Amino acid sequence: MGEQRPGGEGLLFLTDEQLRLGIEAMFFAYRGFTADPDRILAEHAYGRAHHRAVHFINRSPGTTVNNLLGILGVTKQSLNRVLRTLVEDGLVESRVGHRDKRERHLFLTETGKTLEHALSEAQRSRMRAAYRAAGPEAVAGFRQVLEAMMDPEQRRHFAIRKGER
Amino acid sequence: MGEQRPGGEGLLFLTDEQLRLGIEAMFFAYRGFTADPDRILAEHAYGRAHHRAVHFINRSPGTTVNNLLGILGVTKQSLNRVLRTLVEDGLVESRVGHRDKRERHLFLTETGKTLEHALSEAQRSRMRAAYRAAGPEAVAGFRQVLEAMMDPEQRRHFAIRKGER
DNA sequence: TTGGAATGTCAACAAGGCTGACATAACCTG
DNA sequence: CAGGTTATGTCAGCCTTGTTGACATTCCAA
Repeated sequence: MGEQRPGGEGLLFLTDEQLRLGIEAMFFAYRGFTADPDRILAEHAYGRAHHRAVHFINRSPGTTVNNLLGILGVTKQSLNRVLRTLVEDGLVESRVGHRDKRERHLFLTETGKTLEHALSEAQRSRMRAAYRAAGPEAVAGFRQVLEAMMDPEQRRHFAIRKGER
Repeated sequence: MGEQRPGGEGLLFLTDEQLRLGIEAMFFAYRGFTADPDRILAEHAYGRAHHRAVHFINRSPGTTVNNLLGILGVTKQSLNRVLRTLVEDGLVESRVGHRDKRERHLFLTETGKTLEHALSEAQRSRMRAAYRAAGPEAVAGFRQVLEAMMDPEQRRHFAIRKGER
């Protein structure tokens, strides 16, 4: 299983073997990526779905349910189940819209911000270590490949996040 | 929100904002990463768990159940449920060990290899496009950061995979 | 020969996806 | 203003995939 593209002009990185290693790296890395928050969530009887909701509400305070649905890519029933428990537990506040009263605008309460910070710090800490170990140029490449791997719609969401701050 | 580390000597890539963008990029990219196989799996009434089993059996033919458990990081009950359906459906063959007859060695059948190839090709195709778009240096950085993000044990598994072929 | 390892299996449970159906309120348009 | 559309919530039921706990079998190795 040597080069698969004979006469390859520096396309070694596109061999099946390199692609498979990339796939496996994504698999193993994603496990590490979620491991620390998972431990914290378990203490609160929450799951990754709660983490995602809390994360994106923190990033876009006042976002609507519909907007969140688009970002998370789940059904409203799934999201609603999670939001309901977060509101009940006093981590998220849901305010009726000012202009359009059908909409609900979502905010983290102080308690919600505390949990968000704990989760985020755990995840950022690992990311920081990985970034530091790999260096700025590797980080740039990392981000480029990830962005190229997204579906167009996901990339749109991501581009907005990059731009709006 | 400018630099968070005043007097920063080129550590801009370690700002909280950059870390958060990395976190979100992982989230969105992983969705893309699994989207294509998920579509194929749905046609066969299988899930991601089946994909993972088929993938790693293909990569290490003859691997034991216990070895697979270590790589996948799930309980034997979870894995067993998946393996059972794969064996019943004739995608995986489970051979009693030659030396140690307690062990089962797992192999893909021809049918299993066909499915594996379809899944793998879908995923590799996306990865290939991303790699091509980002270029070889970005790919190197991508892999460095992912590897640094793994837990030590996952990194060990990954290192073995890199080395053994 | 016996302890422990490797495996399989049963049962029960939970999270978190999904679909489908339906209710309500609010908005918008003709 | 009437009727259609939109945003949200909610109920019910289903599936996958993870978990624990208990127990049986097989068989290697000390």
